[in-house]
Amino acid sequence: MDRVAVDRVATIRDVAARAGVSIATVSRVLNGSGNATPETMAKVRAAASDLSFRPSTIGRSLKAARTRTVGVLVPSLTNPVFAESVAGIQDAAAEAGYSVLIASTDYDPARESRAIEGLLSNRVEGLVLTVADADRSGSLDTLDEVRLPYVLAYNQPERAPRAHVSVDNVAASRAVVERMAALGHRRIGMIVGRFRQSDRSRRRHAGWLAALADAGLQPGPVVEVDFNELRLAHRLAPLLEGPERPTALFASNDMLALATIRALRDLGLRVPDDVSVCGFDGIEVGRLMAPSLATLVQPARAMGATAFECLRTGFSGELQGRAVMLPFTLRPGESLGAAPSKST
Amino acid sequence: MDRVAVDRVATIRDVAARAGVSIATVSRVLNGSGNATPETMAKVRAAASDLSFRPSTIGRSLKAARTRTVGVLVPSLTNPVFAESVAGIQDAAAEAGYSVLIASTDYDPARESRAIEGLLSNRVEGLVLTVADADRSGSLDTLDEVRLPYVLAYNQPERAPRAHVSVDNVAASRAVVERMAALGHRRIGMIVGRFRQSDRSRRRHAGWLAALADAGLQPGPVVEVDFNELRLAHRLAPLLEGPERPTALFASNDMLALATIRALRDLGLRVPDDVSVCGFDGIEVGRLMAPSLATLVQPARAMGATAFECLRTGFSGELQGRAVMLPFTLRPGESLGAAPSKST
DNA sequence: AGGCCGGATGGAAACGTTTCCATTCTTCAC
DNA sequence: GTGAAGAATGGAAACGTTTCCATCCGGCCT
Repeated sequence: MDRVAVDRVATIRDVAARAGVSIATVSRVLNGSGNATPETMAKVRAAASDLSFRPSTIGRSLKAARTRTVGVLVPSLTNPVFAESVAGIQDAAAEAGYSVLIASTDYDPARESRAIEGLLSNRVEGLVLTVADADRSGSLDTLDEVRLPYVLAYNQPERAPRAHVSVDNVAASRAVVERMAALGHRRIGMIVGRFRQSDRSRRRHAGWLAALADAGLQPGPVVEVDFNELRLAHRLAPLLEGPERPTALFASNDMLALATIRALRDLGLRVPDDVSVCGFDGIEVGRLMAPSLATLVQPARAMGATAFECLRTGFSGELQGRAVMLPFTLRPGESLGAAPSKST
Repeated sequence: MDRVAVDRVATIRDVAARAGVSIATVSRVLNGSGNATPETMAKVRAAASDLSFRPSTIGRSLKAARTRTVGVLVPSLTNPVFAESVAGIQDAAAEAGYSVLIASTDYDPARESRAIEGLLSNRVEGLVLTVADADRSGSLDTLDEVRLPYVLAYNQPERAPRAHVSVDNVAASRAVVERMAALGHRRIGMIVGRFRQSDRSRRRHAGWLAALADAGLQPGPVVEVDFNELRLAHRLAPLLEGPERPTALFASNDMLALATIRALRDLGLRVPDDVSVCGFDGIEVGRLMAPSLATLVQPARAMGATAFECLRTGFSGELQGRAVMLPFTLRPGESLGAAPSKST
């Protein structure tokens, strides 16, 4: 950043000098703490406004040991589901007078811990974050060590008692599978993001398995893919050959669902006539495409806002491990139709 | 945020005490400035690590009058094109050891100025931002007044000499129209975001007009819509009636293009057989949908990264008003095809 | 041997706030 | 008229760093 001769920003001392009072008085007037003569108040306010004085939060933070800043850590900003939850956090934070320091990791553990270090150095008061695996995460261990409040978003730890806001991924997955079964599908496959990189993937897969069992169905094929792998045709081709191919595919998130639909089309299959597809997340663009994407909707914006609110109201300090489950809904869409009648 | 009894974080004084040296020495060792005996260095490092000491950036900032923080202001995080540029900024910033403070405005001027105030109070060293209208913006005036370096992203001011990184919107628009004309389209309409809310809209519209004139074509209908208006059928219906309806529609951004395609389908028209559609931005999901979206691709990630780099290397201080134009490309897609032969 | 140089280290100031405490002044009750 | 209460205000410390300056020391040159 350039260090050109910028006229130094006004400090509280400048205001005090101009108003002819002490800095203590300026502080009191501007913060509305303590009393002051109407004339004094007027003088101070005038001086502050003349100099367009903006109290330095860094001076303030140093004294008060409170930064009014939260950190946000997401795997990726380009996945709409994260972008939207960040938007939710941002809204809630702005509302509450908090600033938001952001970092993204690109699913890279090294970047993740560097980012955490940075946020820690910046003395954020708390963190809203989404990690790969909430049950074993070096970053979360670090946060536990330093006792910094945090709330997970999307993550749903299985064992570790960590505060989080999410949907019930297992139940949500079941809802999808039940819907598919109700539509006559008997061979239901799943496209999942790498299990190692996502506890969500695992839970959603578990729900899929459980619902299939309940319905008396054999699990269809499972394809595990990388999160930024968007060309899936060659991965899907093998399992779509022959008469026994699945009639429905459940993708563990919407980006994968879109990629899946794309791949199916590339392979000459029609959606939903030949194969139905349902996603998970409820990203907005899903409504716009053709066929529109059937998906399990998580309230992403509310997820972010709620997570921030939890942080702010401090539940994560004493109430370690509390969880908030948000409601999900199944959004119908053209990509999910009845099973082809010819197949059995 | 809760104020539970968190064991106070270690300060440089704690480290100094544990290492049996002065705080000056600790600072020097940890920053690699000044000399020190190997033993001293070892002692200090050990103490720092034992206490997991993380220097407070706020103490540091106060002293150094440098925060190593940049602010980012975007209209919306949920528009992928902004999310991606933020990702670019974030990457470049992390690389350079900068933190990123984020704010979004939802196209609301009041929120915008509040956000700017907040960033100013946080003493960001500079700002990367996208505003509604770069030629008249209260927020930018404020920044000019306080002489805070900033670089606009996406904005392309027409008169005001403000530093910015963008594509040549007019030329880009022309490229789209020329392509449409080459495909035989003669009646080309445009769907634009509110002119008041976007200088991009205006420039792209201008390019469209100019290219049509050059091609000897009459301008088709123009529909101005709100940015978060995603149900467009009722807006588009009027201009699609009769034999004189446009055979191609150019949307001033990809979200609008998707909404347009959706609306056309809802109105019973096929894309591209009846009407072709081309967007502007190059968002990633466009490749995944069916039909895949033809669009004018801006290098969003590079836009963000470049803007940050400009800021960092300080060009915006002395070189007020410098502009960087990034290259654009036309990404073909199934949504843009040849004009229907029956129409003339 | 004495003076000097330079390396290692510590003391203290400064950055911009908030806030405790002390001081001055007004006002009111007796 | 005196004392006390309370309002208005200022002085100064504290927060966690960095960095200037001073001090101390050993060793080298002459």
